[in-house]
Amino acid sequence: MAITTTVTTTAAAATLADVLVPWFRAHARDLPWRRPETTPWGVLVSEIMLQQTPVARVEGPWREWLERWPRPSAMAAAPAADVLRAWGRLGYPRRALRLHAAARAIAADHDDVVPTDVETLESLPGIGTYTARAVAAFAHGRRVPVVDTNVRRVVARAVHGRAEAGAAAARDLADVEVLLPSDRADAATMSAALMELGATVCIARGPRCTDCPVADRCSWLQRGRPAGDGPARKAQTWAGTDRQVRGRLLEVLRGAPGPVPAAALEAAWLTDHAQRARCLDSLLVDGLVEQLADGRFALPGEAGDVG
DNA sequence: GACTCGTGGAG
DNA sequence: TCTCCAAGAGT
Repeated sequence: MAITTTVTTTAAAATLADVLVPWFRAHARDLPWRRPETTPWGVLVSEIMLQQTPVARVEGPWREWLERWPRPSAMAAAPAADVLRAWGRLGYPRRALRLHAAARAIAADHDDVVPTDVETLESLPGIGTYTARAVAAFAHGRRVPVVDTNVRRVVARAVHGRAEAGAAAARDLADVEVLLPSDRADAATMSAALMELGATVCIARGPRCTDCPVADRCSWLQRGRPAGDGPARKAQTWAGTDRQVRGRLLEVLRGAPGPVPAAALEAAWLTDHAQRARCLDSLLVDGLVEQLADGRFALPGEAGDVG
C-alpha cells in the first residue's frame, strides 16, 4: 500500500480517521476501563474478559476484580481456584486460568509491570495477536493496529465493500495499519473508534447505516449493501456438547466450598457416562480441575498444593 | 485453516 | 422456540 503522507494543496479528502476520531470522542460509551485512571493491568484484565464475552456482562466482574486484585502480584498470590470462582459464569474459564498465569509471569519476570511491547505481551499466556496490540495501544499508547472482529467487519464493509469479514488473517493487520493516523495518541483513538463503530453501529445483524458517520464513503453502502456470499458459519450447537458438560462439571466445583467426591461430579451429567468421563479428563488436562491423592476433585490450587 | 472452548441476551 | 453471536487464543 502506498504511503499517503502527501498534503495536497487545497481540499485534501478527509481520511476515515479524520471522521472517526472526532466521532469517537463525541459518541464513545463511558466504559470503566476506558477512563484515564485505569492502569495497564486494568486494561489487560478487561481485554481478557471481553474475549468472546459481551461488554454488558463484563462491567460488573471487572470492577470487582480490579478492587480485589489491583496489581498482577495481588492476583499472582491467590490460588487459581479463587480466580476461577471469581470468574463465575463469564464463560471460557481457560481465560481465567491463563490470566492468572499471566499475572504470575508479570509479577515474577517483569517487576509487576505490564509489558509495553507487542512481542513480550504475546509471549504471555492467553495474550494473542489482538490482545497484545490492544494493551500496547490502549494502555501504553503504542501506534499498532488493533484488529478484532468489529474492526474486520468495519473494514470489510467500508473499505472492501463486502458484507462480512472472512476468517481472520495476517493480512488484516496491514489492512488497518494504513488507516491509522501518524500521531500515536490519535492512532490508538482510531483503533478504539473502529471497534466502537463495529460494536454499536456497523453491527453484524441489522447495521444502523443511517447513524453511521462514514456512510457517505462506505463502499458496501455505495454498492447497495450486497449480501454476504459466505457459506455462513456452522451452526453452533450447544445441547449435549462437551462444552455444556464441562460447564456443568466446573459449575459444581465452583459452587462447592472445597474438594468434592467423584460422585458429586457424576451427578452433574447422568445421560452419558462416557462423555462425562471424557470431559472430566479434558478438564484435568487443561488444568482447570485437579484430582487429589484421596480421589476427590478440586479446582486448581484449592488444596493448598499450589500458590 | 479448521476446530474447540462457556454463557446468556437479542431478534 | 430457535438461531445467531459477542473486544479470541491455542492447537
